[in-house]
Amino acid sequence: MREYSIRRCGDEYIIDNLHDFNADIIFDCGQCFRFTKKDKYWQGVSGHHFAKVKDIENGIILSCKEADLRYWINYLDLSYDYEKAKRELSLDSVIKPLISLMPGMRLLNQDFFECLISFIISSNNNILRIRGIIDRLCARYGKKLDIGYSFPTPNSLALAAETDILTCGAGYRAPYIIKTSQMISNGFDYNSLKQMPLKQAQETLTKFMGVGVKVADCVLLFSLGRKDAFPVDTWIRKVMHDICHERLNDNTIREYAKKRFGKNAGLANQYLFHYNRTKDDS
DNA sequence: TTCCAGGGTCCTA
DNA sequence: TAGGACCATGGA
Repeated sequence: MREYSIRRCGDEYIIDNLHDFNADIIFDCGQCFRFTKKDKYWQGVSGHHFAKVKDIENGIILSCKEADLRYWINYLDLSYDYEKAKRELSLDSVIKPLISLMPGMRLLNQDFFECLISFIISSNNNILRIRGIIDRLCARYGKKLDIGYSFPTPNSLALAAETDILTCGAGYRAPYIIKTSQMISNGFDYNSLKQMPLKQAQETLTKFMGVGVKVADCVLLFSLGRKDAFPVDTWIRKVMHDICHERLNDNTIREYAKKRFGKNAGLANQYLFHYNRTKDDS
């Protein structure tokens, strides 16, 4: 793995020799919902941290507070060896062309609670609406930052009235958001999920209201670095049907992905998901 | 007007 | 244990 370097330039950090990074793909591929593009910069909030990110030749410009630098380096997953993962996935005939089509795909390490609530909201929903609901929740229950709002704390959502969550557009997911926030605010050690067997981690997360195996897999993949997780949604079902030429149930799809993609299943999933969701756009 | 979206819960057989 | 009805919402 080639090592990147960081140098400060005024209020910004220039991260050089960073390959496998494409902000347009990373922030628009449906793994996070709080980044928008403005004047060539992707800007957004994670938890209570604000940042702007811009692609440059052989690297990125990261604009954030000095105290938040370590947070964003982890968030952007800069220490993971994507070169190696892509080399391994290139052996797969289906994924190989997708790697070329989507250079710089990367999996983020998002805030656990924010990711959990976001994907509870994602159930039977589309990305545009998910973004809107989260924005309204943040404006109502988050803290005002210099730019935007922080994501609400577990305690603030645990104490929220269901009718107020409904006005944010959450629909039938409103009680799930409140009950899960109450469970989290009573104490939950999410770090243990990083090491335990995938199935055990899924079972632990599905104890939260509004969390099934698919949402659990998204949380494991997009906030806890579990790159072996393979979320099965409507798009992935369609892809797997095309690949296997038969209708498979979700458990069979997960087992199939585990065998075919192994520890890189999550990255393969994101290539398949993003390609199939956007292939008719151009 | 109908379909669909990064699904989950609950009930029934 | 598996399968299906039902659940808000708004854009296409």
